[in-house]
Amino acid sequence: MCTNPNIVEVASLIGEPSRIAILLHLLGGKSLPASELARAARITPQTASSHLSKMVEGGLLVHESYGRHKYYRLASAEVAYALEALQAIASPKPIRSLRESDQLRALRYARTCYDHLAGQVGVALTDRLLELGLLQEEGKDFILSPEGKQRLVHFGVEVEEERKRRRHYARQCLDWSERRHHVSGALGAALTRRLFELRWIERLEGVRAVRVTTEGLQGLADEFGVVL
Amino acid sequence: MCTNPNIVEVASLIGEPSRIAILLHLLGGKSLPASELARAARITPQTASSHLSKMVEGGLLVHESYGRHKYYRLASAEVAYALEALQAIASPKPIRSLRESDQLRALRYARTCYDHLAGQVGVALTDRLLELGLLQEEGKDFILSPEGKQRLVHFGVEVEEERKRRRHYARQCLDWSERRHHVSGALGAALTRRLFELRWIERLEGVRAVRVTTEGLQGLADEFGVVL
DNA sequence: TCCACATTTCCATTATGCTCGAAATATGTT
DNA sequence: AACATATTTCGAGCATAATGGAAATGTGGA
Repeated sequence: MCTNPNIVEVASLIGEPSRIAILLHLLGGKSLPASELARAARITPQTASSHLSKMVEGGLLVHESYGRHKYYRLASAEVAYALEALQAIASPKPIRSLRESDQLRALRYARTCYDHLAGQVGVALTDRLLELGLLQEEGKDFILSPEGKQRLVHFGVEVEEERKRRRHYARQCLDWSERRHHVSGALGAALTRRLFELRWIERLEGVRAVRVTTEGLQGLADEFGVVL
Repeated sequence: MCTNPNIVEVASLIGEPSRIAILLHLLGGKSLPASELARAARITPQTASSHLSKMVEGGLLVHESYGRHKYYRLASAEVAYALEALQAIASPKPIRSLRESDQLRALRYARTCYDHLAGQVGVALTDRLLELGLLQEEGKDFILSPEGKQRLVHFGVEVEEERKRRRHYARQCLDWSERRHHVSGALGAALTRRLFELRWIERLEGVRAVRVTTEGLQGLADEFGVVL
């Protein structure tokens, strides 16, 4: 076959345990230094360095240097979508250990996907925004209604800040665990940043899973009527 | 990392040249016997057999036996989506040879994606159906309007036939070459079958690309106002 | 029953590439 | 200038798995 030799490169880059570990770690959305990625994948810095340069070469990652540190992040939202699409195939399979089961349950409940909120909580919040008419579906995107804009500005989300950028403003992102959409793009990211700011959600140590705090539970119910 | 060991298996299955060749061949949507897949990937039947059983084991393919032949096809639309998502990362890269360039151009113009029409032609047709109000976007799906139903029934598409099935009826499928949506799901498949029936489109030998016949060019323009 | 063909199993060869120790390079700190 | 830390380069060892020859199995036809 000779359609697109590149897809082989991309897929074989993803199809390696250490590199998957790195990619899934970066799917949390943050830029992370090589050393931390090495630790996450449980490999030595030498090995990680080799993997990282291959993934940059292959278009999966980009990096920025700050002094002696080098921060890596996913090259684009497309990479995140591809990873999620692979998870969508991979997830229906049976679960092995109880330990994994707990981790998976936590991921399904709430996690960051690239830079926005996903999982049951992400989908539930998106659903409420739609029900309240603050958001409307339009093709593969969402649009923010005038009331939605007002309401989110009042809530402290930098609604306009990101609109200038090239990036999709409010994209529909398919949730692999819920198999429904949640808000992605610049708006999804800004909203999620605000939830972290308010400490309604907190990152769990070392994993992509996210915890909803008691204030968050209360706040989401009061502010948006989200029931979890 | 230990989130989902399965994604490693799935991705490493995809990340192998011969297997990609087989998967891309099956992305055309047909069920094909092992021998033809071996030929497509330019490997011996022994090797193909090994790859095929691994991919069945890994949940990428399913097979049915008819006599001494064994027909393989993609296990689900999710597999097709994942492959398209990988292409979306892989495609922006430069093209090497003129030969490839021609093949790529043909693919971009019109191809089958799993079992429905994709590429410029697929997107253009979908656009016209939307403009004519026969189809409407709704979230990640399309809905067929009453006029749309009437019009497509008249055109010979088995609109209701497939509706009973579990499958998505009219899904929006992201086109990696056009980066826009086209009609997928049962309706997309039924519509595409009708286009083959009318010989408005024809499969090209051995590739996923599809040719629009002269009758097809005329027909699409007359019936739907599609300009290509 | 015999033959043709599709597919699979077994096996040895071979190539690819992951891995990490050692050492080099680069940057920041004291 | 000396040292600590982050990252990369080089090289050798090692494991995995893709590959196809040989032969077995399964199915259909004469």
